[in-house]
Amino acid sequence: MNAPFAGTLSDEVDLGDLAESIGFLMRLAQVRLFGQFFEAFEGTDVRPGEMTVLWVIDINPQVRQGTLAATLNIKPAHMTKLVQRMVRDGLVRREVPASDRRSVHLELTPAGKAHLERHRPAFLTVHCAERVGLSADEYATLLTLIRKIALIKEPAACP
Amino acid sequence: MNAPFAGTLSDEVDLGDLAESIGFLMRLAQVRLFGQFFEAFEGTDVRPGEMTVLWVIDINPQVRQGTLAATLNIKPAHMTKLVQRMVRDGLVRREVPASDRRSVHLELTPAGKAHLERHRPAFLTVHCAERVGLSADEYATLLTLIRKIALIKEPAACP
DNA sequence: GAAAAATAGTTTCCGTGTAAACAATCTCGC
DNA sequence: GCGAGATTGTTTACACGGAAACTATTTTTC
Repeated sequence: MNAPFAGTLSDEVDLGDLAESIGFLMRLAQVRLFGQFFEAFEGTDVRPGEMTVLWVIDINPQVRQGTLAATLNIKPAHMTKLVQRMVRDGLVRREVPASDRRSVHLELTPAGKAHLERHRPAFLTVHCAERVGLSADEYATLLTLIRKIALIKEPAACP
Repeated sequence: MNAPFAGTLSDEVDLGDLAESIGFLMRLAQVRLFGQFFEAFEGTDVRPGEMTVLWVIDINPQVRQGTLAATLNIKPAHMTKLVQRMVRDGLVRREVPASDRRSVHLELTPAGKAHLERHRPAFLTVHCAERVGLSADEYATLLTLIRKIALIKEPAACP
């Protein structure tokens, strides 16, 4: 399957201050976590974005589509496609409330709930501490710090 | 410019254990850092991937294109396009060595060096501690932890 | 030394995500 | 009421990045 592969590149490359750049390291780390995700869910049709959407709809039934998009930092245009596919696959039900016929409320179908439950354990353990190469303490610290960057509102400027 | 905007979504959404998921938080954090980057370089044609490539070629003249791709975790197909554009823009020079006419070595043109120098200060300060909302200590810790995830080789499995 | 295998890059095609323009609905001032 | 403007979601047209197939070269094997 993965016969020759490019592991034979023994050329050394100096990254300089790039190895101090949060932006660069964050991209690399994310590429790696994505790789682990797809490796863990190989063979299934589970995608990271879809799982998070199902997850949040499950906890917040009747959530509005736009609210969901804003919360997960998914653009509305993309959310439309995500939801269309999940509706087509029978995982999600759309409902237009009479109170505001512009909006769309979302909820899981029984199949959607089943899908979520089936993959929940794997979803929670894909990125455990061992797998990313950190100790339990380091993992907890990292979680706290990244959460600050990910969830806090408005930052300052630098001179 | 940013007239109405969607800041009026006062609906609360519960993320549940998603707020404990490194994969999810990492994606959110990266989206935010990207946003800061494009905000800082608004009006210019500077792109994150391009800057890192120029940066590394500058430190490692004559680096092979494939080695560069492997180091930066950019797929060869994409690296081809990146390099083609940078060559078209006069920032990079390609050179096929006689010793191995399959490979391509890269180096910066004077214009490429100038471009890099012009944007280097901004590139280094886009993601400073203040701007991501962390203290200097937190920032240093985060850097160390992310570097482990980003640069270490092979991880273990989880039960 | 010619055939077979490996390696380096490129091209083609596709999936994901975005911005911009659009359609539908609601709200508010009069 | 009713018309201007705001809000919600969709459509369209495009940029970014990747997988697979392809070309050109080098290395290996006999």
